[in-house]
Amino acid sequence: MAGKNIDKSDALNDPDNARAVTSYDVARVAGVSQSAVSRCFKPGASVSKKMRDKVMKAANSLGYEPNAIARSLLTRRSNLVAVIISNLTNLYYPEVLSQLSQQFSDRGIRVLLFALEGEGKTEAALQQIWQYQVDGVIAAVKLTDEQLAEFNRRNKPLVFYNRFYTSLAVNAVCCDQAEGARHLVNDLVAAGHKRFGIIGGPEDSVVAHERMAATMDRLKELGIADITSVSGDYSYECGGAGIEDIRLKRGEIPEAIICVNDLSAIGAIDALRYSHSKKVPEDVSVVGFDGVGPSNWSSYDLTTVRQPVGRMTDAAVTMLMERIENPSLPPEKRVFSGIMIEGTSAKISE
Amino acid sequence: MAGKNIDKSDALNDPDNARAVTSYDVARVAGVSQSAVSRCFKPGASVSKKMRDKVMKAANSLGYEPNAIARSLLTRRSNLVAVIISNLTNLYYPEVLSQLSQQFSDRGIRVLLFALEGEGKTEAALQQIWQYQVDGVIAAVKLTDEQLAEFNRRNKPLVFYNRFYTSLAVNAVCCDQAEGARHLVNDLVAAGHKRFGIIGGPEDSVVAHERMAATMDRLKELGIADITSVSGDYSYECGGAGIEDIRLKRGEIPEAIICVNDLSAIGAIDALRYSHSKKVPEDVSVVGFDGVGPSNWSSYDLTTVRQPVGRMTDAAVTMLMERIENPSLPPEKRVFSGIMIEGTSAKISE
DNA sequence: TTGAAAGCGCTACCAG
DNA sequence: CTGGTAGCGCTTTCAA
Repeated sequence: MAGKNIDKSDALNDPDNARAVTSYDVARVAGVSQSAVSRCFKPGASVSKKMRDKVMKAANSLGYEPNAIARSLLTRRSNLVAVIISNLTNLYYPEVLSQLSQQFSDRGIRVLLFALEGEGKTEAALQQIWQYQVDGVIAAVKLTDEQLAEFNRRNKPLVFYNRFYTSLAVNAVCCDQAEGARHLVNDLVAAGHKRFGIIGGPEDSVVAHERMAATMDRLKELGIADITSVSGDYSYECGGAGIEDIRLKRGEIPEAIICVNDLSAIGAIDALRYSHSKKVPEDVSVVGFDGVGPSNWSSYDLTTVRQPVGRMTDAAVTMLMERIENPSLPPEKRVFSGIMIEGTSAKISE
Repeated sequence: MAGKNIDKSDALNDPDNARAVTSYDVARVAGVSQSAVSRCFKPGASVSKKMRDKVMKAANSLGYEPNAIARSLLTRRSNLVAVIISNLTNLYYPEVLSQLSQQFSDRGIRVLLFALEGEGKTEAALQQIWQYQVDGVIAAVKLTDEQLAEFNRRNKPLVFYNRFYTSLAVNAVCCDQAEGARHLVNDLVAAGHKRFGIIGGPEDSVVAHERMAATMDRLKELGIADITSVSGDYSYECGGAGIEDIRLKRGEIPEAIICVNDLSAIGAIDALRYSHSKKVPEDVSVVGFDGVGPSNWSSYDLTTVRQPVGRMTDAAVTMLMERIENPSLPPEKRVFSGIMIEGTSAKISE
């Protein structure tokens, strides 16, 4: 048996099976040293033009691409970052992910995606992350103190996306949830609304809590006491369910509904129109939060607060890259204001 | 002030900072050889219980995780696959990506994401892919013959998602676009519709072409000649623009509009209702394609063909994994039928 | 069952 | 500017 490569059971008719071309192969063909080949692929190395031409010719003829895996073993830089995101079906996150991916790609960084079903699977994702030697992590999920400590122990740069830990020194990029919520409340109250319903978000979402709390606080500040709040989960369905819950709780539907995100606001509008025969905004004003694509579809034209996703992802990417270049940079939080979108789903004072 | 590191509490006495713990560190602490440590982390290796306990204890105390990068250098298996997707903001792809990610994750495989803006950036993505030694690739974008040849040369398993190359022997998982389109046309014609408008998709989308072609063919087979088709780009906006184009082309709006995807169908419905004062489906029937989330929102309740995304991604993942285990498996195509969703956006014969 | 030793493909540091 | 030489952290023979 030609002992050399029995590794792959079916390599039978494929002797040079899958063995990728290495810098040695290129060196041999080009008649130079292997280190010379390596240098030619390192930007800004000192190589003579003649050498470079020879090597590149050989490399192209062989279809050589440097093995990034092997490289990262020495350089301690994998040029890989992990992005942890909790639910991609959320309408909001695809845009975030798309932008992150693009911006990392522009900087020559690859994205290892961890799309978690629930925030429960975070621990497993983190274990993978440690094993894959990523240079840094963007987390759009909550982490436990222990998990956070692990990041510090391992000295692994981390930037939170829309997870704000008031009490902790971590890097984060957020949209100012409270400010946006206050703005929405101001407008609604200025329009003369007095009776409010609020549809909340998932128990484990910090963002949902912030929006909810700020909404409540501001309403109270403005002297509004008639508030019915129910829970939700960010989904379209929970919007309709929320309306029903509110109606059951108080026996009628209040004149203003605040939802902690656009998707549930859209669900609420549809339920009001199609299940409760209410007109929006004539009978009921509805506002959302996020500014996702469907929020400005003609059927909804939602009054909402848009998160400046592009600027936020840009900030997150920049911040992470800075931390990767220089791990001793002190933690920083960047908070962006939302952009008030005056749609027609809510009455406004004229 | 101890200027250096206020950030990392424990990096203080750690000048060579961030050097991860290796199997050698574990070996030293456990008082065993490095190879023993390696074996303990290899499932199904022959290690005595005593040894395993010792090693695991040391590993845990040090927070050791094997370096997957180093491992893959020897094993020639990175447990990394690349997923190339063209536009994530498409409503349809987030679901696909989410499922793929989950299913790969369940099999212990990590996903390297390439979210392309346009299909133009494919070449750059491929170069990265070669460098990162992924075990396989799922492509939801079109590849040139040359790029395809490159996959063969490199012996890199590839599965297309919804890109069907009739003439080529490649692995692919698709939804039967033509069948779905014919089904929709049948229903529309059975309901008595005679005048049709069609809003197409992006020039470079094979799927859009297939749907369009099948729609046209079937209409003609059924003796319908009154067809106005315009171009689109899968977006919400192009739905409205398409309606306007059709109106301009023929001077009126036909009684049935077929859109090559849900999003443009939704845009068309909104335009019909809010810009043209038409009732859907009373005045105009509209159908879409995909079965994305918003298609069953009460405002639209679209008649459409849903792609069985879960089954398709499952098939794609399985197919890719099989090819990775055994690269000599012959190419295979799996074509799934779409599921007809009878919404209320189109009149149907009773 | 265990340990020693030989690399995987590359970069980085030397001499020349 | 170029070529040799040492590893990065791991898996995998091969002997013991």
